[in-house]
Amino acid sequence: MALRVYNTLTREKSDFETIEKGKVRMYVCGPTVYDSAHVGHAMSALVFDVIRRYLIYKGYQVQYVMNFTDVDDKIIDRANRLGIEPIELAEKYINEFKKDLESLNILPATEHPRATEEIDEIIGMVQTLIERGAAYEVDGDVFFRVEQAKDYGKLSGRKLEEMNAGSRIRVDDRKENPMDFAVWKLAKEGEPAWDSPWGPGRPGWHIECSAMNLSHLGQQIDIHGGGNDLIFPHHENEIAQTEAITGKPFARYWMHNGMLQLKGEKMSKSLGNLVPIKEFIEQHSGDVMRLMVLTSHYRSPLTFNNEVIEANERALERLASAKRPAMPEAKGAPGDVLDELTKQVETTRQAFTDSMDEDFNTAGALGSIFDLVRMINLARSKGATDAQLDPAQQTLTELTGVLGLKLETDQKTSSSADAFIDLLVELRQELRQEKNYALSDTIRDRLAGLGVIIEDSAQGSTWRWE
RNA sequence: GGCGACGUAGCCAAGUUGGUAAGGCAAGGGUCUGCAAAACCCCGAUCACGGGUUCGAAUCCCGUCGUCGCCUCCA
Repeated sequence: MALRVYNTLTREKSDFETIEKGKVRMYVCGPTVYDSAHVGHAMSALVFDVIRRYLIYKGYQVQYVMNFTDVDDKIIDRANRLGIEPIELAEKYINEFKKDLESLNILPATEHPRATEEIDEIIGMVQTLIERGAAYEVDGDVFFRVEQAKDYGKLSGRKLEEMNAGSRIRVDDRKENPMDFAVWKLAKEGEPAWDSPWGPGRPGWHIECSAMNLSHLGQQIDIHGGGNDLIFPHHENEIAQTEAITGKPFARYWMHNGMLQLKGEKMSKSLGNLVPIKEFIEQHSGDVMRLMVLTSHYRSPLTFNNEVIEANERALERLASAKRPAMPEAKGAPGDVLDELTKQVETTRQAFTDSMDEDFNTAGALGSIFDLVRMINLARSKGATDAQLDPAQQTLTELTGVLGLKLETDQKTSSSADAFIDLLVELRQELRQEKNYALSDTIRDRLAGLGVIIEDSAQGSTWRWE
C-alpha cells in the first residue's frame, strides 16, 4: 500500500511522491531560542521525528533540516534585560534545546542551520527580490510586496482583501500594503547588525527559513513542517518569498501538527502557561511524552494534563510488560496458542503499516501493537518459552522502535548487586516453602524499598528493577 | 468580522471515497497466589443536538449549540 499524506496546501490527502526517487528532503521549523523550550515544542519535534522515522522505515533516505532562529526582537530584548550578548543567549538555549531533543529520543537533524550563519545568502535573496520588484526598500527596511504575488494566501486559504491587517496592531504606514512584511530590518543602536546595501541591519523572520531551505536543501523540497500556528503568516510568507526567487513550487507537502492544549487553551509564550521540557523530563520519561503524542493524530489538538500523563505512564508499563522474559521453568505453550501468536505478529505488522501509511495514523498503529502485547503476555502466561516468545518480541521492539519508543525496562540489569538479589530471592523461596510468610514478606517489602519488585507465580519467583 | 478545525463510552482516543464503533487509562467481576504484585479472562458507547439525502450514515448536506486555532510573536 502506498503512503498517503495530508497536505495543508491542497487540504486533502494524496499519494506521497518525492521529487527524487527514494529520497526525502524535509525541513521543519525550529524554535526561536530566547527561552527554554516547552512541551508544545516537544510535541512538534516528536511528530516530525516519528514521520521521519517512518519514512526511513519505508526505505527512504531522509535529509532532515531543522533551523534555529538565533536573531530576532525577543532574543535581543531578553539579552538586553539580562545584560548579555544576544548571541550568547541564543547559544545557551540552542544547547539546552539539543539536550531536550536528546532526552526525548529524537534523532539528531541532518543539519541544524542558524539564521546568523545565512546572512550572505539572505542579503543576496533580498537583492534579487528588489530587482524583480517583489520587494522595496524604505529607510533601511526592506518589505516584501504581497500584491505582486498573485497567489498570496494559497496556503492559509486567505485573500488579501479579506484580511483586516491592523485590527490588532498598528500598521507601519511606510508599507504599500498593510500585509507587506519585512525581509530586512534596519538595526537600531546597539542591536546585532550586518552590513548590507541598505545599511546595517538583520534579516526578517521569514526570510531566514527561505534562505536555509535554498542553501541546505535546494529550490524544491518534499516536506515542510511545523506547528499549525505557523501556517499564517510564517509559511505563507516563506512560500511567497521563495517562489518569487525560484519561480518554482517550493514544498510539495506542507505538514502541520495540532497544538498542545493545556487546560483547554494553547500553551504559548504569550499566555505564560508553559511547562518546560526539562521540567517534564525530571518527573517522567521521554517515552511518556512521546506516547502521549502517539495516542492521538498529529493534526489534532493534544490534551495535556495530569490525568492523561498518568494514563500514559500506565500504558507505557503495559507496553514494556510484553518484553519481559518467559516465566521461570516455562514448559512451552500449547500449539494453538503459539499459532495465534504467530498470526498476531503478521496481523500487527500489516495493521501497523496500514495505519501509518494513512497519513501517519500513530494511534491506529499503537492499537495494533497493543493487540500484540496482549497476545505475547497471554502466551507467556500459558507457559511459552523465551524462544517461543522471541519472534513476537522482536517484532514488538522493531515496531515500537519505528515510533521512537525506547521501552527500556531493566536498565540496571547488569548491576553488580544482581547476584545478591538472586541470593535473597532464593532464600525467600525457601522461607515461603517453610511457610515463614512473615519473614518472606519482610524481604519482599525491604527489596521493594530498594526498587526491586518481586513477583511470585506458580512456577517460582522473578524479580526486576522498578 | 474573516479563514479553519473539532464535538465518539467516566477520561484520552482511532475510525469520515457510507454498510451496523480499534486501542489505552480508570471502575467492577473473575482466574492465579499464603498474601501482594504482575499477567490473563469478562464487562461499557449508536457516535453534541435537530433536520435531510440514502436500502443503509459516526462517516455526505443544511441548521443550532459548544470548544479551539489563526488573522500580532508563537511548535
